Amino acid sequence: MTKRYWLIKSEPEEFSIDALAKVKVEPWTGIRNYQARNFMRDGMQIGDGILFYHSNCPEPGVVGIAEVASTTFPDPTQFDKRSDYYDPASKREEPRWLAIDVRYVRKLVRTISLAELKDHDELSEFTLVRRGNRLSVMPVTRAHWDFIIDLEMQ
DNA sequence: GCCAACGTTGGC
DNA sequence: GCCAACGTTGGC
Repeated sequence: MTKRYWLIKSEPEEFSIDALAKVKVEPWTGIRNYQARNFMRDGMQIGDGILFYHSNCPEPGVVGIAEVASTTFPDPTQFDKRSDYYDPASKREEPRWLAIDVRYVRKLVRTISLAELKDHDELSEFTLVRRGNRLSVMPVTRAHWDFIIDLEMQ
């Protein structure tokens, strides 16, 4: 099975790369977008690479590397009335929302900012930098993955 | 805090 | 099924 690559967004005030480094494995819950869910369900395989992206913060950008640590399972927060992610329309027999486990791999030696990513023509087709993109889980091509990782040491 | 871009909801 | 209204995301 060929390894695939992904990018997931997280608001560092909610859950940062440092928080992931501390817990090592985190259930990635609260995804409430069908396209993002389908990427997790139909695309993600254990061991796939993940670019960990900080959004909604002073310097949005890629800050670390993680990996897919489980296949999808029903997101428990959809059934939790006290959760912000509670979905009264979702039934236990037929869960609408799914989660995966994300495992920490390493922090990048520096943040590769969104502004920097936008500067490179090689990444012009990358979903993240396309106008209007709001996906919190998206696929990354091998070529884009390699290019971004190479930027780290420049 | 503003607001563009999108997704979702619900009336019809 | 259409589409206006509304809510959310997330950069700036």
